Amino acid sequence: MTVSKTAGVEAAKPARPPRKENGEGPDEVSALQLGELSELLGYSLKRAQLKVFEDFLNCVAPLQLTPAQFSVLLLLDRNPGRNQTEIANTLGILRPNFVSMLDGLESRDLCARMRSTNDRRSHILALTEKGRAVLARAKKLVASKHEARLNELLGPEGRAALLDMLAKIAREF
Amino acid sequence: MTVSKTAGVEAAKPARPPRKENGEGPDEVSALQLGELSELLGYSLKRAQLKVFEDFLNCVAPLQLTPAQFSVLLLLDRNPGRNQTEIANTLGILRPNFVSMLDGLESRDLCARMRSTNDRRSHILALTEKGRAVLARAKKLVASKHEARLNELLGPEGRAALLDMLAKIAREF
DNA sequence: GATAATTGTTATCCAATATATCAAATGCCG
DNA sequence: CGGCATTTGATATATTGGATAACAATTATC
Repeated sequence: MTVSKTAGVEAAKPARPPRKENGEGPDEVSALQLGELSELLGYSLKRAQLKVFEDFLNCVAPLQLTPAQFSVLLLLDRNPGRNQTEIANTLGILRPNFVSMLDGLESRDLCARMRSTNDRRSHILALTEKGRAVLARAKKLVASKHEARLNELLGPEGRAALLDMLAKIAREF
Repeated sequence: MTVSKTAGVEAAKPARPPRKENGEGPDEVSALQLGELSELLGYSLKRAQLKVFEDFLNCVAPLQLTPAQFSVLLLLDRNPGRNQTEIANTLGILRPNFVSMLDGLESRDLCARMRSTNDRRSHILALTEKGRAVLARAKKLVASKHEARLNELLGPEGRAALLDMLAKIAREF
């Protein structure tokens, strides 16, 4: 995203510049007042989440992995021998939606479904060689580019405190 | 959500209880290992955001307001005389999507569009009487039920620290 | 006055999320 | 054993949020 827009073919008419260089400064007319909005935790939470996901996508772009896909690969690596329902439930993904997600990963040869010998209903999920390799590269990108940047912004202790509180909310709220 | 499921009409067959009371304990087979996932800020961020939005919806359910709608009302109250583009931009909503959102609020008589006298292209947005009343009630519900619960979970200082870091991420990341 | 830009709008499109339903397989209990 | 409920993966489908393209009306700019 934020890539092409209308700048496709007939990009030959910057006759008059758009009057707004839109460099960095306040682009709005006079900067609206957020008011109580800045005290709404959910608002900042959502805004921050969008930013973090966007940065994640950028950092791991060469591997073409979304946050959700990355989380699946991580879980498969750490939990061998599990079936689709178990992995999906752990990630809060509904089973029907997890099917097409796995189709995508499997078609890229990042993971594989194998029929269980015990329970022939279920599919045991496993990373492929390529899946392990991609995951390893992704981990490095995330650590060196993504999480490093967050560390820089918040400081190690700030980042840890943030993570604790978020996990607590996700767990106990 | 999480309301009815299949328990609609023919809810007369608890012949054998589902074998899992599903009270509170670890429902999963043996609790998967999250591994590096618990260190991924984006993961906890998303999970926490979902929980917070869900609670917001519950708390403000009697008024039938989503977080996004609430944020619009807040912004309109604090920034009179603005047009659709300005409000939408401030909230990170794309103008085309903001149209139907406003249609919803306007059809419920919570806000109104008025053609500007200066610029007859733009619609000046304003809360109606009912809009102000609903916003006032919503604020009370959010403060007493929603944010109060977060305060209880994190403590006032924790909540403030969390808000600061989230705002910083949303602003500078 | 001609051309570009802006505003609100419509029409789409895509992704994420949610429910209902199904066939195959398994568990349970008399 | 035999029947019934449950589970698993899958399909179809609906809803929602978010994104782009295009348009008419209006305004800005040269």
